Amino acid sequence: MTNPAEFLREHGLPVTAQRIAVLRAVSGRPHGTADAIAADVRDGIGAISRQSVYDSLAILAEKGLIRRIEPAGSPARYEARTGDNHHHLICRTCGKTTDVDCSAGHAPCLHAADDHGFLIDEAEVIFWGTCPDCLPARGKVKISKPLPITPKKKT
Amino acid sequence: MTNPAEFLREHGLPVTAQRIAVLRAVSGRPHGTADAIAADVRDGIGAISRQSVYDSLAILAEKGLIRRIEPAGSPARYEARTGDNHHHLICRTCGKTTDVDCSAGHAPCLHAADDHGFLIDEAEVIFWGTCPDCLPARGKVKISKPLPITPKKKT
DNA sequence: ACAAAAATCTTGACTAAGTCCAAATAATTA
DNA sequence: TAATTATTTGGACTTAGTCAAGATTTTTGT
Repeated sequence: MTNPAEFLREHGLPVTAQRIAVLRAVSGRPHGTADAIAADVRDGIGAISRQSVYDSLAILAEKGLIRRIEPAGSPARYEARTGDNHHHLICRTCGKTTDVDCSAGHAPCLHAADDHGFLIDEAEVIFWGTCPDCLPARGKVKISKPLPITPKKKT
Repeated sequence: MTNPAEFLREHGLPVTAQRIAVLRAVSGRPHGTADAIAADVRDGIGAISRQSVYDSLAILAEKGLIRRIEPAGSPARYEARTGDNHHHLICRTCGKTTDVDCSAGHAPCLHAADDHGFLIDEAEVIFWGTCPDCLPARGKVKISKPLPITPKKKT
């Protein structure tokens, strides 16, 4: 990306140290939770309130500078990669989250068999499975039943 | 479905009034939240603890008798329709949740462009949009930016 | 550069959804 | 029917996030 400060100004947002730091943190830690991002920001600029982290994340997401995902069993996660409507591959065991390219590259990438009169603007896809690191623990056998949904570790 | 009591026994679960009532409530209120289901159960059998509702929902979901979904911005929702890996269409404005058939009918219905070494067992798809009832409020124009994610009403 | 207006940031209380624990109770097995 | 096993209850606790009011900072107009 270009310089974060300009990036903000280009989108009509007042430039603050907090926002720059949040934007940097999200870029540097894809799929981080609000908490993890707050910690990174504090490493960078010393201090920031929780509310400001949430406010910044919300406004950046609203302007489309970052994207927010909320996988089942996990707090919201944020990523700086936007605009290509890519999807996610998540490990049921450790929660590891990986990007998966979307063949269409723009939303919505799928169309529903029947739209029931809705005006559909996005098709969100999450692939659930077991990551290479966690496969050995499962004996490399095919999963018949999904595991419990609550991951214990972070990205 | 067959008689709920037999249904439970067939799956090796001890039969309790609470479980039967939870199963009935989930069938009768597709996409209901745990709270809504608890309220329905209380209408049916008078009283049940919150913990029992959560326990019953969890064990029924684990045995595959019900399915749990957790759309962004909403508490977990439960439905009795299982086994066909169908998908969901959710209104960003009012939260209305509608089933959409899956063309494949079994999980995973899509394959990822690159599985990154994961063993994928499910592709979860959520179509986001605006329902027919909420379209008038938006002037029937095409959405350029997704709305805030927090629905105010329930299914 | 300077004052006024607008927007953001901080602190702290509060809420929603869900989990953890130990004791009481009910269902199943022998 | 008694013993064993599993479930249910009640209450405290946790996590993730929101709300509100005042202080502070940024931007705008001159």
